[in-house]
Amino acid sequence: MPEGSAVALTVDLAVFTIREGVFSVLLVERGVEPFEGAWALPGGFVEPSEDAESAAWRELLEETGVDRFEGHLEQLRTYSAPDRDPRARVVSVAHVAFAPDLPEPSAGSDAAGARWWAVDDLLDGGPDAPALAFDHAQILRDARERIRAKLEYTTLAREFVAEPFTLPELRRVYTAVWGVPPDLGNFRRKVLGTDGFVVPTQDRGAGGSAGRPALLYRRGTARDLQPPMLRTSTPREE
Amino acid sequence: MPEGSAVALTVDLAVFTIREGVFSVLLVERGVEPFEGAWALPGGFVEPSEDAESAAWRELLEETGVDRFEGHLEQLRTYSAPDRDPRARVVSVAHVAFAPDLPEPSAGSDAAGARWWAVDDLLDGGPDAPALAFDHAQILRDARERIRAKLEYTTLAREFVAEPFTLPELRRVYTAVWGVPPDLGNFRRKVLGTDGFVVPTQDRGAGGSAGRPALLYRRGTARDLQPPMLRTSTPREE
DNA sequence: CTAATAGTGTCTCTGAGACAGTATTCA
DNA sequence: TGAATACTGTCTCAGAGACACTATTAG
Repeated sequence: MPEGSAVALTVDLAVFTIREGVFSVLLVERGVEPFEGAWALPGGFVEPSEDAESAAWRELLEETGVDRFEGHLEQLRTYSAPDRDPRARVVSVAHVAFAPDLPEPSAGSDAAGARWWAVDDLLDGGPDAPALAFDHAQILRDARERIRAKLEYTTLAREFVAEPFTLPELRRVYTAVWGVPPDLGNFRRKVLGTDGFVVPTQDRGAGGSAGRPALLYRRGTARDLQPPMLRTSTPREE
Repeated sequence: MPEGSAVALTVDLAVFTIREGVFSVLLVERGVEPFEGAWALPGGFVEPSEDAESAAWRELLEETGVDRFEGHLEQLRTYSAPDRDPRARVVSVAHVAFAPDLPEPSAGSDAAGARWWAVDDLLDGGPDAPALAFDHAQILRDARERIRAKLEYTTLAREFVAEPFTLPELRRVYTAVWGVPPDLGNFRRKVLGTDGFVVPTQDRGAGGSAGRPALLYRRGTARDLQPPMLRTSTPREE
């Protein structure tokens, strides 16, 4: 085996959730060099006994501090530019995770801090948006595009809400991720007309605020949306 | 840097083409252990100075023996099961490549032979179909699914034909990959009605065989198909 | 009552599905 | 001429887009 092909293998995670209607991603403040003090995606080295996805799950639980993770995790793509880490050859298998509203995280061993950030502020240059370490801005951009696209042709939006949920809650997921709300009537027609997208319960949501309480639903088993629910105006990216 | 996270990094390639109407993939016969004598996807180690995609392009040119590659190459996904290579920890970044009909390949340095195989025979257990080395059957299956899906919502089929091409040639790409021909009239309406899918030339194809010569086209610049061209559910006689 | 939120109805128009027909070439 | 291949026309219907309307709650 050629000595020259040896690399250090890591996973990086773009963990998304919707917090108070805002599409958010978890970042950690690096406590070690390189990029000490900068914000980065959580991640870590892949152990000899695990594959990349197992490592991603392990890091996810460590970083978010929740033991029963209700969401979804999938591989995004691998980033392998020779100079992406200034110290040595480090190749990262990036993953994307989606979850219902998660609690504030606690810093891990290598992190000085951890918090949720508004994704669109980070990527589109909002105020106070820090530059990200390594190539993590590119990873985050790719991850956002993956999610925006998957909301179109899958039922993935369900993974962002805790059961039971209302249709307005589910619609707010699309609004937060796409930046524009899908038309109310068309959205309901699509969700309720797609067999297995949601399953009705007999209950109504608690009417905490003014207005009519919404009906509650659970996740169905359908995974694909055919034909897709297209975003109305979010620009597509490469 | 933890010693335990060091891995050998390779790329594997699923190189597809259409040969005489058959959706085909390039395999090499391994000339070294492990799996000596078995058939496998072409690939090799990533050099210290290159990223995975560069390594994939390099291997592609080495294996196919063409210096001007007219097709398309993209990352598929990364395979990292700890025991996927019996010798050591080897992680592979798999790629997919599409090309117009390529010549018969010549064996590389580590390969005893190289040839094209019918994809569906390999994956669906055709006669004389060999078992593939490593996890390459799974990689090939994922690659085929990627291509089938991308034909639906992109103009990728163009990468399988050399310029200039006819619409019947382009239609045969869909037929070969999907196993079912798209409806003739609907196919033409979609291709010609999608701005930038193909660009007409003033020429007609040489009428080598009986029948009316087809008009010739070149590739346009459009990359997405919106709405997608979906596989027909009901096969129709050719 | 009003404000606020949840939910329904319906008109229009694009475009896919199906399939029958016409055109142009070679032997 | 006939066989083979290329190309066109058109009817129907599902479903997205747009938007106006009704229903049910809290205060």
